[in-house]
Amino acid sequence: MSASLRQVAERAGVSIRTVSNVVSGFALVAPETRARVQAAIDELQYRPNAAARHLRGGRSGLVALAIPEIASPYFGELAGLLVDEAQKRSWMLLVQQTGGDADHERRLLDGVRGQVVDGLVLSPWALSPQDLRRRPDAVPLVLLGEQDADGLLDHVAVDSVAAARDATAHLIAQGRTRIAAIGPQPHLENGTAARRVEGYRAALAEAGLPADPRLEIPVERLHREDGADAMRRLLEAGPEIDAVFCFSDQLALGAMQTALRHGRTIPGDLAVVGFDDIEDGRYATPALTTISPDKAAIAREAVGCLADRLDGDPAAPARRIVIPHHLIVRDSA
Amino acid sequence: MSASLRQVAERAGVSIRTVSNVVSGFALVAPETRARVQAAIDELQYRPNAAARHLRGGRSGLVALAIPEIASPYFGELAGLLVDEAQKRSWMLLVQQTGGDADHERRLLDGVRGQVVDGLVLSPWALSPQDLRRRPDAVPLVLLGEQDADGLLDHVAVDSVAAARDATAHLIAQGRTRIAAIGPQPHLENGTAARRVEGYRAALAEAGLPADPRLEIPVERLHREDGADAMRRLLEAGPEIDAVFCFSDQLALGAMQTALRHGRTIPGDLAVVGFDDIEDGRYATPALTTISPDKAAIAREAVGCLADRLDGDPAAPARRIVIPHHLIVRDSA
DNA sequence: AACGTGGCATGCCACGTTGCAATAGCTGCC
DNA sequence: GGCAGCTATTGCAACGTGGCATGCCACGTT
Repeated sequence: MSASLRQVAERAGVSIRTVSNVVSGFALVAPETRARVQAAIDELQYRPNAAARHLRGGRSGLVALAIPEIASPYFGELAGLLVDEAQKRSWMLLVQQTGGDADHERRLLDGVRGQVVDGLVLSPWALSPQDLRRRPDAVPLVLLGEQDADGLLDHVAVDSVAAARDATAHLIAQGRTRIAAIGPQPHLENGTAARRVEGYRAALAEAGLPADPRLEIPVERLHREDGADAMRRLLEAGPEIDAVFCFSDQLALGAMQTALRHGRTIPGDLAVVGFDDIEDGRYATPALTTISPDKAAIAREAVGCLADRLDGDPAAPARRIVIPHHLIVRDSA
Repeated sequence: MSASLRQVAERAGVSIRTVSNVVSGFALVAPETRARVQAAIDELQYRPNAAARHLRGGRSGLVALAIPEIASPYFGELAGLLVDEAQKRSWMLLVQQTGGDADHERRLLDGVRGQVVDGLVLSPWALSPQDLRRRPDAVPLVLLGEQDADGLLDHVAVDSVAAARDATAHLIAQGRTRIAAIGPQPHLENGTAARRVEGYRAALAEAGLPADPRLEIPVERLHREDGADAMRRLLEAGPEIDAVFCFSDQLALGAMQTALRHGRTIPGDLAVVGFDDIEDGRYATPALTTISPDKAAIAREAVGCLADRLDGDPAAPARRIVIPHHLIVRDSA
């Protein structure tokens, strides 16, 4: 067991309170006393006890990140940025995986086990807007992704409609006319996929291209495997295509592999655009053209939101923070 | 603020202690009392206070994972498995990034800030064996990767010498004779890269092939970028090669992109084998042949080690756990 | 009737910290 | 000389929980 304030106090011949004052940097401590206390602290290798501070002060110094899965490159990259951003504010990051399970997400909303954390960054997957709204007052919460909870919960996200429109418009500008979309998720309440469909259709409409439902390929999840599978279905079903917009880079990478194996050339026969700008895409062959959300900004704003609620007004009106994005043109389209 | 034992006790008309007994599942509580207490718990939505339990019991229910960077696919996949494994034992996982910085790693060794965690899983990068040995008694620690701290600290790792030999031997079996190695890190104390060099050379020697120092390409880090850069140097320096063994899949993916851009075909002109079996490699084009460490086993054993020290003998002799690996042959070699 | 036993419930304390209020010592000023 | 005003230090209480010891009661045994 590590040394406590009491032991340091005995060693330095002062009261516990004075040691506490030295540790917390309180000004009214005589330089000579401070030095003596500091010496005792160093000798005993005193370190403040986090549990006691947490109990006394109500702050644990922990923030939870709840995402479907950390192994996903997009979430991995985001988690890295969040860890750094949290560290800037002397927080540590706890990772929770929901596996995209609604019950699991609901439980997290109700409060990470025993209020261990000071705040929660949640990337919901399966939760409905009602679920999000019906929430007991617990720790501050920030949602990642666009959610239909405006006015009630803070959230941080790119404008998916605009981003999807940009991606599709780029394909159109390259002269593509038979553009598929891989990634709709009609089985989920989560609105992100729906918004990307909306942007995709809007771009087609703006260019006067017809919307063909056979070109909208739904997926169960957003893994490479799902992208590969979707491309297989698309190629086997037979509608002619010359481009595909995938709702995530992982879907795009899976789709590209399948297309290449089926003998299509990229971008010759088929142009591909992804979404997320994960590092994989940058080093894929061909390198993946993609929508790049400003992930550092997402991390910064999400942590900033929590900080504002913790240090500022916890009941301030909910904010909807829109993160900039831009199209990165590489080899695939 | 959430309800406390005291409030539940008042509500149920019993003592705090009795509520505590109900919560902790202590047997000697009359069924009728238990029911009344349970009702009060439900009404008040009582949840045990983690801070108080931590202070009282000395256990936080948290385990830290300290790795160079979570955004790295290998560590991302591993972190996901560790989160799950920790959850099985009702632990939550805290992620710390060292950025491969020796000072940062040292500080973590000295104890994650204020003993917030019950255990630490550390994947050292820059620490020397001396650093690892000189460590005050703190929370239980498990090292990932082969470290020269045998007998003093638990560690969990694949047999890198054997794995590198397997990879190289596979290339030789394919008829390759000019086999480069991308990944040595002579500037680091960390012994993993050195062991992979050793296995690589051993396989060459066993096949009677000469070891050519010009074919061993050192890298600063293990990113795709470093692999791409290494391949560039290799191709520009001119030694003839027909295969390359990369010490990580990320290096391999970067190297493959560069080789393809330089007009080499894979596996025709150049066979490539990686190490780690990250999902990227599976969906790369060509799909990457690689050494696959049993990551689930790493996670299981690492968490198991911590559990054994926490629930068993903290002073038991250090264990060296060797994780199985196998070669997965795909398209690249 | 006294005693022992076992089931059930309770009170006290300590874990290490910090907010609050109070105290002790000192200086300077009328 | 006394008092205000300041600096430096201290004691007490409380955060919510669980270990320990003990109290209380009913019932069965001697």
